[in-house]
Amino acid sequence: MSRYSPAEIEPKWQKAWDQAETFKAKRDPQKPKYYVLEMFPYPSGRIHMGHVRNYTMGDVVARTKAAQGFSVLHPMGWDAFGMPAENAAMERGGHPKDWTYGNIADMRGQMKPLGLSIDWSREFATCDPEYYGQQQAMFIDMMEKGLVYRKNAVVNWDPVDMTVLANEQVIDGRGWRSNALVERRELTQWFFKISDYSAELLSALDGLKDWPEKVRLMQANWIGQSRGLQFAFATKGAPAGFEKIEVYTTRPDTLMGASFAAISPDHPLAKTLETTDAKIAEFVAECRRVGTSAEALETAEKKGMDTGIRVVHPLDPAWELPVYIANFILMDYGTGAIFGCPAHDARDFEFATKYGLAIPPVFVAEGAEEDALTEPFVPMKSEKVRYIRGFAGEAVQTGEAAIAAAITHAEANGYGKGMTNYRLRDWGISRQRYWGCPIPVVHCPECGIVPEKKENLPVRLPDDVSFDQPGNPLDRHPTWRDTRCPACGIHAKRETDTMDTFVDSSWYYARFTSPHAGTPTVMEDADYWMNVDQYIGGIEHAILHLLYSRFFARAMFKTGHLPGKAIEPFNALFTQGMVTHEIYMTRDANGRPVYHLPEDVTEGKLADGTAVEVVPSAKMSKSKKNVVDPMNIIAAFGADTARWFVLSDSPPERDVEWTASGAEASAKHLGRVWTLAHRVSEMPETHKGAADDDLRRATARAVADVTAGIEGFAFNKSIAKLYEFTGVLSRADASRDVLAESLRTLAQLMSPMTPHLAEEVWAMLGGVGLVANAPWPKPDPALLVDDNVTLPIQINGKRRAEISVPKDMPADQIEKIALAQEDVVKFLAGQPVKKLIVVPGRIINVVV
RNA sequence: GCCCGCGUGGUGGAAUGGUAGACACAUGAGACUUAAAAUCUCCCGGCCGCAAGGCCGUGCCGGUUCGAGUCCGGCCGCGGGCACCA
Repeated sequence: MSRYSPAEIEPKWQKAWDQAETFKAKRDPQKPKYYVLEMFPYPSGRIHMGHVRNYTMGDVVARTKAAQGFSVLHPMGWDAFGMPAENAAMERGGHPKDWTYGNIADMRGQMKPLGLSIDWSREFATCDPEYYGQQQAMFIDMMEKGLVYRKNAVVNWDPVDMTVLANEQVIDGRGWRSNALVERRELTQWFFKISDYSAELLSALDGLKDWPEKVRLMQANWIGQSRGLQFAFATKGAPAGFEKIEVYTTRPDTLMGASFAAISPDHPLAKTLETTDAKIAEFVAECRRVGTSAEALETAEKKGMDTGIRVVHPLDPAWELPVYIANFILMDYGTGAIFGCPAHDARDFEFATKYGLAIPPVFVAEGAEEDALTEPFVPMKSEKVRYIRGFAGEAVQTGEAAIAAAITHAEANGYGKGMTNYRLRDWGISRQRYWGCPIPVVHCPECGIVPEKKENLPVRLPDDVSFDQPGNPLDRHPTWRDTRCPACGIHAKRETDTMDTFVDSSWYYARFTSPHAGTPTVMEDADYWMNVDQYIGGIEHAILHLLYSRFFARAMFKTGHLPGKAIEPFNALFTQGMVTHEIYMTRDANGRPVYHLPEDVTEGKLADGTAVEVVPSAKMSKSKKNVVDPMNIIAAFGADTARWFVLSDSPPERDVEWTASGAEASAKHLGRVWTLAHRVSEMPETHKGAADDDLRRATARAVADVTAGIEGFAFNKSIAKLYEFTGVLSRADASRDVLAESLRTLAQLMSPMTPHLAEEVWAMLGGVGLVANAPWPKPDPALLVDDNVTLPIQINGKRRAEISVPKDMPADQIEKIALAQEDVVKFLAGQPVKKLIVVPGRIINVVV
C-alpha cells in the first residue's frame, strides 16, 4: 500500500478495537470515571450528517478522556417509541415493531463504520419490553409517592395524530409532529406532578454552571415564576358555596384602580352558573370552541359576559365591582380569577374600553399630573412613579417597592397573602396511541384504579393489532383490554393510554449505568457512573427533554432509583449546531420550486445544462433535498474524513456548512498526513537533521494547543493547530527518531478526531499497542517557553516596529533597546517621550 | 410586546484589553507533465505607490484607556426563545 486507503484501514482498526474490547465500560475503583452521552437518536432508518457531527463530538471527548486515564462510559441506544412507526404501519402495512427494529438494525449498521468508541454491549431500545417494563415499575413507585395523578383536563387534542399533546408539544397552535391545528378537548388524563418541583427546578438552574446560559434562561422563562398577592373578594348575589372568589395578581399596588373582576369560563362558578343560565351556558360554550392556535388567539376579541354578581372591594366595603366571565382568563394559572385594572394593563384596558368600564389611573409618571388615559400606562416595575391612588408605601416609589408594600399591607390587615406562582403546568403524559409504553394500571369496577402487580410487569404491548382505522388499537383490542383486577380478581379493564415518549427519554441516561438489570437501576452502578459528565445534543431539546429529565431524576431519587447526587443528572451540557447545506432550486412551468440533490448539480448546473438558483444554506432536510448522505461520504472518502470535516471550520456550537470542496480538502489533508508518516517510516535509521530541538518545541506547543482546544470544546481550533503542526512536520529538518516521535504524537493528537488514521500512523512509526490505549501526551513545560520573544513597539497606539529580546530581560533594558531601535528613532524625530509602557512578553507603547 | 444572543476579508472563522484576519475554503498566478489527473509553490481586506512604505479598516455614533474586534452608553440590522400567565 503506497497511499492513504481508508477503505482498507478503517475496517481493520475497528476489528482490532472490537477484539481488544477497547471501549467496554468497566467500573474501575482505581480510576476516576467519566460519563459522556450524546442524545440518543430516533430510529428513522437513516443516519444523517447531524448525527455524525453529534456523535463525533462525543467521541472526541470520550477518546480524549480515556487517554487521560478516566474510566469512560460512552453508550448508545434508541428512542424507539413514537408516531412514525404507527404512521408507517398505516401507510405501508406491517407492524410498528418490525419497522422499528428493522430501522435500528439499519442505523446501527450505518453507525458502526464511523468508528465511534461506543460500548455497544450496553445498547437498548426504549421499545424493548425489558426497558419499558422497568419504566412501568417506576410509574407504580411514583404513584405511591404521589407523583402521578389523574384529572379531568382541558387538553390539546391533535386531530390528525388523534392524540393529546402536552403544552410543550404545541408549537404556534399546531402539533409538534403532525403540524395540525390543535383543538381543545376535555378528557381524563394521567399527569406527573412536575409542578411540585417548580421552585426547585428553577433555583437549581443556578447550580448548572456548565450548561449554556441560554438553555438555563429558556428553562427559567418556561417555569415562569411570579410573585404576587392572592386575596378573596366577598360576593353579592352569587350561588351558595361562592361567598368568596379568590383572585391572584402580580400588581397588588394597583388595587385602587380596579374596575371589574373576571373569571375563567372553566372556573367552578362559571360551571355552576351555566347550569341555570342559558345565556351564560351559550357564552361559555362559545369560549371553549375557540381553538388554541396562535392565529385564533391573536385575532380573538377580548369577550366577556356580566354575570350580574357583584364583589366588594377589599379596601372599601362600599365599593362594588361587576364580575365578568371572560374568554382570556386561564383556569390553570393562579386561581382562574382576576381583578381588572385597565389603567395599567393592556388587556384589561381593551376589555374595559369595550364594556364601558371606568379606567381610573393609580399612578402617573414622576412629575406628571393625572389625565384621562387614551392608552394603558405600563412602565417598567423598576421605574419610579407617583402614586395618586396608592395605599401602601411612599407616594413616589418604584412599582417593585409598591408591590412589596401592598403585600405587606394585605398581610398586616388580613385580607390577602403574598404568593409565588409558576407558569409551569403538570406534565400530561397520556397518549391515545399504540406504540408507546403502556400505563400499568387497571380500572376495576370495585376497587377503582389499581396499579398492576410488579411481578406481572412488563405489561406488554399485544402484537396482534391492526392500523386500518384511526384511533388507538389498544382501545379496540379484543382480549388485551379485558383483564382481571390485580387487587380483587374480578373482571376489569386495562388502561389503554400509553405514555408520552418523552417519558422514555427522561431516564435512559440512568439505565445505561446498568442496562440489563432486573430493576430500573442498580444503586452501585448508578452511584459509580452518575452523573453524566458531558451531555451533548441539539438546542431544540432545551426545554422539553432537559426539563423532563431534571424532574425525572428527582422522582427517581424520591422513589429510591437514583442517589441524591444525581438529581441534576447532567453536569455539563453542550448544544451543538446543525449541519447545513446550500439548496439548489429550479422552477416548474407553474413557477413552483423544484429542488435538486447536491450530487445532481455541478458548477451551478444540472446534467442537462439548466442553471440552478442557489438558496442560502439551511438545515439539511429531505423536502429541500439539500442532504448529503453520510454513507456516500464514507464510501467516497472514509469515516475519518467525514469526522474531520464536521469538526473543522466552525465552532461546535454553531452551524457548519457542508461543502463538497471542504470534504475533499479534508480527505486531501488526511492523505498528506499518511504520506508524511509513510515517508518517515521509510527513512534510514541514521537520517539526521539540523533542527531537532525546533521540532521538539513545535511538538510540545501542538500538544498544549490541541489539548486546550479539545478541553474547551473548540474542536475547530484544535484542528487548525493540527493543520499547522502537520505543516511544520512536513518541512522539518530533523532526525528520523525525532520525526517519528513527533509523528506518533501527531497520531495521538489526531486520534480523537480521526481514530483509524491515527492507529495506522502510530503503527507505521513503531507505536506500542493501540493508540486508543496510549496515555495522552503531556508537553514538557521547558519546551513551551521560548528563550526569545518578539515585542511589537507601538507609538501612540500604532504599531511601528518590533524587537526581539530574551524572554526574561528586565523592563528598563527593554525600554533602552526599544528607544534606540532605528524605526522608533525615525518616528519620534526627537519628540520628547511622555510615557513609556512596557508589558513584559507582550508589547511596548511609546506615547509622545 | 417581553427576554436573550450575534454583527470581523469573496466564504467558514482566529484573536487572556496588547502585532486584527491564525487555520481552512473559493478565486488567481506558477512549477512538474507531451497532455490531463494527482501533487507542490506563491498571492489573496480596501486605497495610494515601481518599490520602500503610507493611509483607512472588525454594522453605525459616542465614551473609558497609553492601547478597544474585545469594556461602557446609544442607534441600526439579523437570529432565537416566550407570548391572553393576571
